[in-house]
Amino acid sequence: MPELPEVETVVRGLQKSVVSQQITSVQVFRNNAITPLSSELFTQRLTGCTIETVTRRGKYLIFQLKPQLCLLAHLRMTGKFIVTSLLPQPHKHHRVWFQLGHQQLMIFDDMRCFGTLELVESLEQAKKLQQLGIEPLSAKLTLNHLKNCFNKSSTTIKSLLLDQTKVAGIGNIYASEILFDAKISPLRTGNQLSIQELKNLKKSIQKILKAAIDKNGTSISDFRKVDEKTGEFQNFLKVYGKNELACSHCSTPIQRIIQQQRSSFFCPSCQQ
DNA sequence: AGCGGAACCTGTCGGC
DNA sequence: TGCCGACAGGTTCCGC
Repeated sequence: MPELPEVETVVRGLQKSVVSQQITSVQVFRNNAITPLSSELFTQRLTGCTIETVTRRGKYLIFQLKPQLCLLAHLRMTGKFIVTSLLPQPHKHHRVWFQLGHQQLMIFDDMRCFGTLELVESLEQAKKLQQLGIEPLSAKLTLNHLKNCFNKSSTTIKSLLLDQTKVAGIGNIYASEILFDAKISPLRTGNQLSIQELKNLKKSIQKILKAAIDKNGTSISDFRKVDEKTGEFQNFLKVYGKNELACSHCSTPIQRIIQQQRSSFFCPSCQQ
């Protein structure tokens, strides 16, 4: 599911509801995606810790705990964090319950079980985070960076945008939306792009991601904020999922093609 | 270096 | 109604 704007939305929700709370107990319902794999060890290490900060890097959520410990979460396709003050019955998609204080429960819910929860001693130790490319909404997204990452490659620009080691956080929906906004065909290769096109791409990456964060992300099927409300950006999508519908700019039917076994949507007339 | 394909799981939807 | 295939926002591993 979630790409950078959705993860950012979740992080903001968690910052309001779980920071400075103490984890009083942990219950693991299904442990195939947790590290350490042993539920007992996972539970034991977290119990008693206080959540100091919740932040994001790429599509990872980072819980910094005290005493010194980090919980890295990746939602993959269907992962969710839900915070509630009610005491629900365990649902079959609930993977882990984190009891916070005496009043609140933070639920990690994941229908498809692709999501991961990993305990690491410190962020420096988290290899996955070290491998990530730059944050697209930071000052590090420069024309030079895009030139270095994209302009020497014969891979398609669609694939390059999905490559988390270059720019971190863009997924399949926003890759299509960004390329439409920049008027670049997903079939072009990195080394075919002109400097002007790279400039447009940089602008579109930031514009689309910021707009999606403003709308609390996209809820195509099951993305939900921490309070279980949907995001609204799906109402602003221009090409994703619009196969055969008229392009909002020129009325040409939007095309769907498969690249890297994943759908790309684009306007064959506007995007060259 | 970089590609395609499969795998990890479960659910939904559309066609017949 | 029921079965079957296609598809789903992500990542990783394997073989070429």
